Amino acid sequence: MASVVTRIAPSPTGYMHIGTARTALFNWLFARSHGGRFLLRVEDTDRARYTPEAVDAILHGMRWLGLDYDGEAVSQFERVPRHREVAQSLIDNGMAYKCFATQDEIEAFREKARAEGTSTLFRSPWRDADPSTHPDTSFVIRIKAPRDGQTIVEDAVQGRVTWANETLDDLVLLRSDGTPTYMLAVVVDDYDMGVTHVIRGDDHLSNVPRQMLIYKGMGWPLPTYAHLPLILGADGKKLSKRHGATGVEEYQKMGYPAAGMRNYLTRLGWSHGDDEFFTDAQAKEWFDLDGITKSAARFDAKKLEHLCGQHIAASADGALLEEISVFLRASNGNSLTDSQAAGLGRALYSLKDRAKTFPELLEKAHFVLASRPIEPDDKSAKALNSVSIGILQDLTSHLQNVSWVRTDLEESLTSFAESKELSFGKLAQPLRAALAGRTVTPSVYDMMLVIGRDETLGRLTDATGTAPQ
RNA sequence: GCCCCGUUCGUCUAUCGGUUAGGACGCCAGGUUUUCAACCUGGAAAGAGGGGUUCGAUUCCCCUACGGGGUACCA
Repeated sequence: MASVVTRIAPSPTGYMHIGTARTALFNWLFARSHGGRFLLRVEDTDRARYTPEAVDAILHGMRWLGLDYDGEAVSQFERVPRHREVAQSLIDNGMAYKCFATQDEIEAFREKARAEGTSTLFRSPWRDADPSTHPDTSFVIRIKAPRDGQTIVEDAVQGRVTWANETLDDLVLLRSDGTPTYMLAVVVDDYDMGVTHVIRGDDHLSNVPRQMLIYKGMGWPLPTYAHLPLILGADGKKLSKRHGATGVEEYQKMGYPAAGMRNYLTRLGWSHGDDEFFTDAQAKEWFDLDGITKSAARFDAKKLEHLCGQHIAASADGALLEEISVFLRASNGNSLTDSQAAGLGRALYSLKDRAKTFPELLEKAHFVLASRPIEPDDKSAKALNSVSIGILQDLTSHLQNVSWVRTDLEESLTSFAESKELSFGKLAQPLRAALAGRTVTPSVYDMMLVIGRDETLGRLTDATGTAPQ
């Protein structure tokens, strides 16, 4: 089997849409799982909308999601001369023709057809005109679509799809200003880049019979097509801004781990038996076109969150620490000091399965990130009243001679609570407030072990206003 | 209007003619419990409607309804 080549061909719109990200992901997965190449081509032919920043947004999204592409990103715009060359070949071999009908003429025809309820399909009178009759005015180049028979495509996802050729129009290849249309550009670029599998959104499905004409006209072999169902918002409508975040960058900013995002997006519209949580290695091993669903899927933020929590919990500490640092730098430009990073590293074991996002994890890590004196937030300040401060003072003395290992700490705190006739919660809440300045934290034992004896006693002293004994 | 695609619990999905229609998220109840989270046990929850084909249809075919996409000198 010839080696696989896939591509993602986004237009630079200023951000990377979730749908684009999933299409990229599927192409990447398919290429990687088949030992093939995954290419990136930027469809930047619309110069009115083009900006370098918009291209950066795509590259950024790809990088965050870990979708590494092979070779350099291709600019479609730079390939315009080649597109023109192909259009000319098509004229030369009789597969295309110059059409001198003006846009006004065509529009008038369509309006009339709509009013009369007849077909709006424009049939150019220039299709078989003798070149000697050509006027000296501007023209477009159209392909000659067949007018009888049918066109059949075997789509790897949608199955066999058939069109009656009489419903096909002579699409424009080159506009009157000499620029190529999208239809021409994709086909030429895909062919030149050696793309074997065109995996894209199913909003392109009806472009297939028209694009096939160009392949046929040039005598090029057809790629395998796989048209992915679209991703919809939670209400089943087309995913748009009013559904919340539609760009991958927003999810990055909200602190979702990329691995969770990949897992969720992969599973949305593709399945492998009952497998829900999987690693990249497993995804690459399992992914195939026949696991792709045919129907549109709704985006479910809850499930994304759940998977993200699972991935955080399953991360190796070093990798997780690195990812959190990257997140912090990207989100507010802050970075951890060496001692904060070291502390966070020691605390991760107690944090990992309590958070679904990085901000959530960081909030619970406050006890190890903050330094003395610990500023209590409003809620924990309330937990530090005169009664509980008295208890903590006694606890401070009680802890003086305890050896700093989990079993002894547990035994010590439990017996202390019993001696004071306190439920453990009544002791833990103020202790949490004193140690972390927060009411939501890992277990008090984990905190005491992570920050150590001296720091623990110091924070207790700060909170109770007693000098160390 | 015309063309194309789709339709299994609320959501993502399994099933490739015979199943008590399975799993996951979410939800509910219980357990664990030191806050948050995690975890454990149990529960409610689905084949759009109508015709066929077949001994037997979620599964194959047709119609309808609904949803989506396309119908450009946009991509």
